[in-house]
Amino acid sequence: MPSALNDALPPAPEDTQMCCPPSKTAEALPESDEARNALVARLAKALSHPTRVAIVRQLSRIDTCVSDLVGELPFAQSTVSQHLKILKDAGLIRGVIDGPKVSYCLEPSVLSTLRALLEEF
Amino acid sequence: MPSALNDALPPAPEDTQMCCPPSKTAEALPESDEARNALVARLAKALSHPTRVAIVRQLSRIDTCVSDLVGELPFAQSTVSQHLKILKDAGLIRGVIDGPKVSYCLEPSVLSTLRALLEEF
DNA sequence: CCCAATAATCGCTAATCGCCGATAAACGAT
DNA sequence: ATCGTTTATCGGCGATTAGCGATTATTGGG
Repeated sequence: MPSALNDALPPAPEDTQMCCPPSKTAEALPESDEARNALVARLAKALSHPTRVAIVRQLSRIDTCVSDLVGELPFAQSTVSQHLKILKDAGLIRGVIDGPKVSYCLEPSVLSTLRALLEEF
Repeated sequence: MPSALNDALPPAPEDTQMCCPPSKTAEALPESDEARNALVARLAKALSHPTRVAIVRQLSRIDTCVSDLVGELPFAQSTVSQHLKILKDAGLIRGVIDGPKVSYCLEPSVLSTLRALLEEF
């Protein structure tokens, strides 16, 4: 299957505009173990499908709109949109309207939160 | 009849409570992005349920047998055993026969693998 | 205004998940 | 050998997930 998504080259900067204001650096972790467990589970669930991991990887290289993702993934537009919604609901990514398109980008602080939580094990 | 625990049974564990021989340090990461995505998804899926995260957290503190986990979790023994099987199949934990019980412990190298993969984003 | 393009949502089906009780298998001790 | 204890697996159930096509906003341009 032609998942050219994974073969994409690094940034290739262009004149692309940043979709995301830098946002606050790190969010406070929950206090209780139960809340931390629930947060780990929520984020891990969002990353529990290879297509969503591929999307996150792509967005870690460059902000991308839905139609471009559809062109690089072997799934229908509605399916890709659903995966994006799951990632967005989990807080891992953010979408910014850019003309008729929607540009998606990572939410790096949330990924950092997940990494910090995994450091506890 | 195939006791799946037999393949995790080293020669003579003796009377120590350490369930795990050191095991190899770090496994080689897959080459392709697709394989790495699949690995992230597989490990994240294992961690996508709060009960399984709670089990991992507990095992990060001390090796624990199933009956003790059942005593600390609000689920039936069969359910806890299922969660343990999922974690074991993902490679995150290991079970070692310890008398009539089975002592479970973390597989730290696999957790390190997951952390390393998340560093790519 | 209408049109083309883009993206989100709806409705459906097949597959998987999470839970349980019941049962089977493995082990130590009597 | 026969217990009692511990753990794994089986079967079934409701709920959830992942995929799709079709439909519905929404945007920008002619």
